[in-house]
Amino acid sequence: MLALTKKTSYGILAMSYLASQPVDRVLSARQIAQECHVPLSLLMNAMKVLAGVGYVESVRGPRGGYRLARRPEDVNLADLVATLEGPVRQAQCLSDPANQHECTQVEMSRCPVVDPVHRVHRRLNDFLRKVTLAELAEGHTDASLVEAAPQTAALPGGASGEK
Amino acid sequence: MLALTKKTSYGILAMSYLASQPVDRVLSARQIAQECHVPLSLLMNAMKVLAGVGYVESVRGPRGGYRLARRPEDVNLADLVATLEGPVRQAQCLSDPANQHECTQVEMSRCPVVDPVHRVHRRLNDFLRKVTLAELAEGHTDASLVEAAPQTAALPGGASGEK
DNA sequence: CTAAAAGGTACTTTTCTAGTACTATTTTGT
DNA sequence: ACAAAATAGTACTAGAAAAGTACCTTTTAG
Repeated sequence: MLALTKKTSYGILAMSYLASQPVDRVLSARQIAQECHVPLSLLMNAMKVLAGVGYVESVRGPRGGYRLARRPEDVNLADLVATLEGPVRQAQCLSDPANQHECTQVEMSRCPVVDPVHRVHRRLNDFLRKVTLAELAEGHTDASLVEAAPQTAALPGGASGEK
Repeated sequence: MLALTKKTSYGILAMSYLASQPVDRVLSARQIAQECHVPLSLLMNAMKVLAGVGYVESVRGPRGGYRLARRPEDVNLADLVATLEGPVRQAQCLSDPANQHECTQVEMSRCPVVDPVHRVHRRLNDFLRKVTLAELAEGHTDASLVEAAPQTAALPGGASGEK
């Protein structure tokens, strides 16, 4: 329900993992996939996009890999998601039937229409813009701590009777 | 990019429109569809779900329709979206490969895992929970004001070279 | 009784996601 | 310098979900 796609998730996870490493360290997609427990092929797909836009720097050849190209504080989720998820279907104008174009972020922020759906998207975007990679990576120093997590909060019973 | 589905959008739009009406006023799906410029059939689909859960009250027969069953202040987006979008694919645990179940909201809020993707979903949910229908409906007193909107902020040039 | 409106069911089409296979490029080792 | 190996990058395919359509049933005011 309004969840990030796998590709986006992998991308964020990889970025966050890279952020937790020494800046000069070059990590191959294979390494990242292993450490983060995500399928390699899909991760490569995400890394390609991230490298193309300039979020990460790619080093080719043997001993190649990826390296963060920006400071984690300078990466916000709104841009990251927009990059990975593609600029597809950005909150069509429901209000104006004759003008069903796809609103860019710039348009959205200036749109005079008070359509509630538009409002949600705007607020959502504003919210994501405030979340930085640095915040997400905080505490994510190493993926190995995941193994240590005891998973005590499993609660098999659904607890809340939703649908 | 992380946008609401059409069904959800229609649902929110309808709820918001109902919120702007006198409480006793019963509006048919047809009326709402016309006023809000959304396809009738899809809107009926959304209204059905909303009525089933109890967000709106339905009145059958001629002159029937829908009426808001809750105070707009008591409706938050997180629940509304969860209702309309279904409980599908709620932020799978990426961190633990052996435990790829779908986390409920309860689990999510107690999850000890520091996986950044999980974090995003949690924060997203917290954010949506704070947004109420009352806030969205504010200023949406009548759909007719949409016609009056001059759409001056068209800006054809994409501005930012995303893709 | 009739018409209007909700409620329900089922289906088709379209789009997006997830995953796989393949190609191109660079560096290391001989 | 050349070949081999490792890696990034590209392209493609199948499956699932969303969007939209259509039809039929139930209810009830007039």
